[in-house]
Amino acid sequence: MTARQRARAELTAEIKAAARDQLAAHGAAGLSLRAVARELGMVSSAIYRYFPSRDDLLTALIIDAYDALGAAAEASASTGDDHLGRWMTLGRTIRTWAVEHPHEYALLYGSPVPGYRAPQDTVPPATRVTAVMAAMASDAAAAGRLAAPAAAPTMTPGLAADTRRIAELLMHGLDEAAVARCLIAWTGLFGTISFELFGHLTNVVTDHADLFDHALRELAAHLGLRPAT
Amino acid sequence: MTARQRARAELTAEIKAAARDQLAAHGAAGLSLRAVARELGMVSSAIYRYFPSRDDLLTALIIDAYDALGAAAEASASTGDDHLGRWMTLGRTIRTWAVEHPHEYALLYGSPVPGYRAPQDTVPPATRVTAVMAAMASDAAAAGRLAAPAAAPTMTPGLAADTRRIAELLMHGLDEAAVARCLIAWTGLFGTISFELFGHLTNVVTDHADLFDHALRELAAHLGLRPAT
DNA sequence: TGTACATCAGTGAACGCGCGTTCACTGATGTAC
DNA sequence: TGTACATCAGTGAACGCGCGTTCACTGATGTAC
Repeated sequence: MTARQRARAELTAEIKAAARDQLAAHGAAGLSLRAVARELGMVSSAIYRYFPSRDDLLTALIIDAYDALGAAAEASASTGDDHLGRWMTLGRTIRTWAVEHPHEYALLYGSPVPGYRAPQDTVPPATRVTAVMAAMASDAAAAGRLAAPAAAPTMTPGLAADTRRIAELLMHGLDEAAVARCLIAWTGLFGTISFELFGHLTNVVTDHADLFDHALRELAAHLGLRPAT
Repeated sequence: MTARQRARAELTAEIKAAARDQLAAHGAAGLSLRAVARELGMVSSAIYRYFPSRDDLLTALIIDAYDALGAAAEASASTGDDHLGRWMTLGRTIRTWAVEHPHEYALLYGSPVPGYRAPQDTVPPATRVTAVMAAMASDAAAAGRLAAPAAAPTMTPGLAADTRRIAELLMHGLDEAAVARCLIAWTGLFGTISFELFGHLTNVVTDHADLFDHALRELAAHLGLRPAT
């Protein structure tokens, strides 16, 4: 690796770091190449040696954020038989990352950036955190622990087909109803975090971590996860 | 009402309508007074006769959107004993409004607009849709129909206090656990809509209305709502 | 009913600012012989 | 090891555009007598 390559890698990282600061200050729509360049003491046109356009920089930030969240989830994940514990850990890890990186969380799970269309490159990184959930669910199903609740609503044929496809893709061993329960638990998990970070729980609940933990537990019960024996 | 007052009311409405178009095209951060004025064939400074600043226009849009959603929820609400039906109707009404007004939904429930701080005037309109849910829950509790699921997780004292306060404010007759279940159902409902509108279910589920209905039903079961006798 | 005055809507120019992107260029770093 | 050439990072000026907000103004609408 030549000095030039090293310098290039370092500056690319610095540009992204400065862009993340921008994101926090002015949101995704206000991300400005000139401001990034200014923060680094460069001339604005120099950024174009590293990113061909503003949107490409934004894409890089999105990919990095998904990768950071995915890496955090993977790092905290275990493979044991304590599926409830794995669910709780995953949920808490996601929330902690979100609370620590609210603007990146908003970039991923908030309103889409108007005029920006995410390229396909963002899909694999986006899948990482979901895969951790899916692995837990598959293991739980294999251990016979994703018990159906008393009265599961019937499914439309379309939804049944969708859930079957999802099961084949990344949740092996789950039946349609169990996949649907996973989807609901998943949207419930992110819904709670979004409500917290986007200000809809202000003046409603004081200790957000407590509510989140409570919600996680109830969502786990809904999933059919019971404490390990 | 003088002709001047009528003209003023009409133009105020036209400005807000044009601003809503702007919102759809460029997002909240890209809302531009000059573009609004251009669309109406006015000079940009004329807008200042109607709104003292860009942020005030944004506030008006937020209030209008909360009011529109609240009015839709109230209009579809009933008062009968079919609490499950009321929950389903409320959920579907919210989702329908969101799907028909995705940019206004994003304004309310998506990422906060950077640099914009919502004034207190937005709180009462924001409460309207929640009040519909709360009324249903209160009625269901009074009818003894918000049954606790088998094993409710224990609550921290802080969360218990929060839920007690919420019960006093707008969910009379609910115990702490029931309020918590309402919160979870509520975040689950909005979480599902946000996941759909913000693109996290693309290539995952094809018929979003089906999934939403299914989720609504399972959330109702989690709430303890059973079909009416 | 008519007149004098006050109110207010909308104009047009200006201030001072920011943006993304292009382009010809200088000078340093790397490569091939 | 030294030289000639190619690659590439960063510069600085420019293009063409947009923005929010202020201000002195014209002319129409409303009000009081």
